[in-house]
Amino acid sequence: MTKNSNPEWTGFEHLKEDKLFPADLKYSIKNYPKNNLILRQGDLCDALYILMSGSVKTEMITENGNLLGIEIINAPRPLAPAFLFSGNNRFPVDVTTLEDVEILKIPKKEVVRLMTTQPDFMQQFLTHNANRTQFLTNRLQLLSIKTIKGKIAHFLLEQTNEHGSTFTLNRNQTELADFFGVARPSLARSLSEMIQDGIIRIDKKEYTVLNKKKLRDFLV
Amino acid sequence: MTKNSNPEWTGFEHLKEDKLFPADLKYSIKNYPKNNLILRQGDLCDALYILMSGSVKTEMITENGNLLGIEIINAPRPLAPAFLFSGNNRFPVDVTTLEDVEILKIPKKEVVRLMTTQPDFMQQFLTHNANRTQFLTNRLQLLSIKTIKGKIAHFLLEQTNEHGSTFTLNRNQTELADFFGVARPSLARSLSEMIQDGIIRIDKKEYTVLNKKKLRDFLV
DNA sequence: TTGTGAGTGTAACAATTGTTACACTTTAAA
DNA sequence: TTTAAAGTGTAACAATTGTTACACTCACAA
Repeated sequence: MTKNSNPEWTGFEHLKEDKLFPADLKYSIKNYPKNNLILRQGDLCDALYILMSGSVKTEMITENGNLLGIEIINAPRPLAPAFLFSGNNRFPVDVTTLEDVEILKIPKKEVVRLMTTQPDFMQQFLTHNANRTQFLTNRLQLLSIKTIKGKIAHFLLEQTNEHGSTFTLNRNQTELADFFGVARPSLARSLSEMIQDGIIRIDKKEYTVLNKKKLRDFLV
Repeated sequence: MTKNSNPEWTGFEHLKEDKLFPADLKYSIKNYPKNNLILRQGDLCDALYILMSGSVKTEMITENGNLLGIEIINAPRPLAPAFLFSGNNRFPVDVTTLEDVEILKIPKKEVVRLMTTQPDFMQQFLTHNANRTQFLTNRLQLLSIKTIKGKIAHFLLEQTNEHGSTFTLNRNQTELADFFGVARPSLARSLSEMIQDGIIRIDKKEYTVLNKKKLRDFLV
């Protein structure tokens, strides 16, 4: 198994390492090749899926057929665990593999058992779901900003708050446009205007904020 | 206590009625008058707040200062319980009372204790949070539809799927516009065009879908 | 009854974004 | 190194939405 690198979800590994994992736990492991649509928006979600190795991307298809990119998930992490307990337990997104992946599948009943017998597991589950909710709330906030420059500003300020004023973006412009839910040329236009105005600088994938004050003005 | 009318959250009441509620549980009860901002977006969230009676509305203020109406909450229901366990545990929304309300506050530590000792409570907590996540996902989907008529179509189809082709809307046009995240006159324009085209009919607060097929065309 | 405010309909115009198209640059594979 | 594909910059124009303003209806309280 990949060494855990994601502080969000350490519970499962922890259980295994400490031999707290029940010997009679029912589960299955599946492998999928690269670039494969493995879970579809609307699919029944009656088991906990944990991405053990590799990476996937999730994307939501809006009813008008557009893509609204959501996020890239690296192992180890569970996939949409919250929906396991929702009323109509269906997947909210499409899940596509980015590399070869290994996925652990634990039936819902077994998850319930784990939850009640392993406090550590439960804590991790709760924290993870809480963070997911927060992620969605952030996403909601970003989408609710109506202007493209506003979205850019929000995004850049978020990225640079902790890492100084320069950071490396691991998305291309098309993906960023999808993330914002706008058209690619529109995003490019806004970006180049902001460069022209000396607010930001872009060198390949390296983004630099030159004027945080002006950036914040787009959020007024 | 108000008789439970919300199937989403019955756990707490259940505990009380069955005397499964620990006698030494630490909690406090607070009362607030009508039209009061009681929890602010960004406030620290270190306890579980349960709305015991009355109703509140939650709304998110985007960084550009616009309101993005979220929802109206009727007792009994917890307020943003997911955030209790999130990384930076802060409230994602403003909470304003719509009537006099009574709020039960249980410290996080006590919630953890309840969770591990009361399987019923835990199940309710999980299900509730799952449904919240689903709600947010729906909201995200609505916001990601770019055209106003698309949003209207999505909304109307959702409302009429279960209740026939007529339903009563308990929001005015301004609130609906906020819900969609668009300007009020723009919404009015789109609505009147759809009326003109014989797709819908509006009589005061009564909305009727006359042509579901044409409505679906807006989602292509 | 009358007046006041909330809610709605609508028009003219401004601003923003989307669409389409194409040239250019960079990347990575052959 | 060459070549194809992916990614980016940008322009003209179309389409949609926002802004502002004002008239009108309706409910309800004085």
